[in-house]
Amino acid sequence: QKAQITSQQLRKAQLQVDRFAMELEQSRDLNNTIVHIDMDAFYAAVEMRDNPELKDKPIAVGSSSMLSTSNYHARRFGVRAAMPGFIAKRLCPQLIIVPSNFDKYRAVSKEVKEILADYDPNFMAMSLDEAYLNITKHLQERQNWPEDKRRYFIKTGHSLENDKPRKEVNKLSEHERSISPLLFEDSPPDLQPPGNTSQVNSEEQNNPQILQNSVVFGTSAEEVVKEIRFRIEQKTTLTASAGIAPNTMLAKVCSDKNKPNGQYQILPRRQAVMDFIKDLPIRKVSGIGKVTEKMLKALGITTCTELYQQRALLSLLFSESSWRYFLHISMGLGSTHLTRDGERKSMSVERTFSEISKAEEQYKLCQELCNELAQDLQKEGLKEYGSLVFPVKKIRNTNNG
DNA sequence: GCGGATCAC
DNA sequence: TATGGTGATCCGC
Repeated sequence: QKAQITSQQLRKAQLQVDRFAMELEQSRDLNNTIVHIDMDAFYAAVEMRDNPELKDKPIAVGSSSMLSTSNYHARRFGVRAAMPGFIAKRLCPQLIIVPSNFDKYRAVSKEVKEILADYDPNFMAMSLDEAYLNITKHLQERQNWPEDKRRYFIKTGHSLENDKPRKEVNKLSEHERSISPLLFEDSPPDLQPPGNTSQVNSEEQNNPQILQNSVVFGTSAEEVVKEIRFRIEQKTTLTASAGIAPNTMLAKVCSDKNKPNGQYQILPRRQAVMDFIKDLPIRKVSGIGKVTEKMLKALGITTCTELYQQRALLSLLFSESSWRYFLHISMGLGSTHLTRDGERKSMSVERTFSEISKAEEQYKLCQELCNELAQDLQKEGLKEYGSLVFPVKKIRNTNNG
């Protein structure tokens, strides 16, 4: 198809696409702070937490036919999510496959969601281990918060140690440090709120500021997300990664960048977005899968920059919604508001009932057909009939006589 | 409105 | 031995 496109067509397409791109650029919105939270190796992490025997071993959650996830130890052997367990065993014979406990994961997920709701009551959960938040409003309110409202007390990891007298954080053992690596990141201090060093131990000038057994988080987006991750870890003993950006598309890519147990922010400036996008492989973007990657690769497109450069060609080869979607990606654009959960995914009660009664009707017809067929088969001397599959359309036709 | 294809998890 | 299940969206018909 590409070979049949004339330079005349391409020039015309270029003008049209660029006009649309200009409109998009004008409506670029950098005023929202979107966060994507992603629990690290979630199911595997839960299983390791609850069974110390698994701590230092390569494990995966699932069955011999399908794995949901693996821990980072197992990933070093090439064991990945969506891989059959028996193949994973070939890559890593010591691999321990734990059957999934979805009720447990749901319960832990609920604990995490309770924390997330403090920062965005309308957050969007994509699954048990992933969610988008719009913390724009929280950030505004937070600017006036006193330090005490941003202070959290550190609980040490083991119940045995709770009886001992409290230690100062800077004297924690190596073991305790490993429980909460978040606190000891050597990231530069956040100097956002001036004058909040007043109560702080003079030896501890790092931020988050540590005063004995408590920690104070700042008022920037970066600090808010550190606080979220800290609270998740304190509550569940599990770590999360996060991305901060002006839209969901970018936030999602960011959360992958410093995984596991890390975070990354794209500052809300056009240039920061463009720098980030520049060499980004399109496959990293949610919505670009195996097939689309292959199609675009055939056109010599691998990165977002190349996607932008080929925008005119793409508008001639792909559907309207597809090339517009590609253009959004190549400009670093994405949605800045989270569609309320339930509005999009679920349907109305009335619709659900109508779907159910329709299904029941079809099921009855299917049963009748099976019985008729069984009788016919018996007449012809055939005694057995196995599972019979009827296309829905056939049933419909029968319904019409 | 349906079925196939693609995608996310 | 053995490679999932579900829901959403888009597209062509």
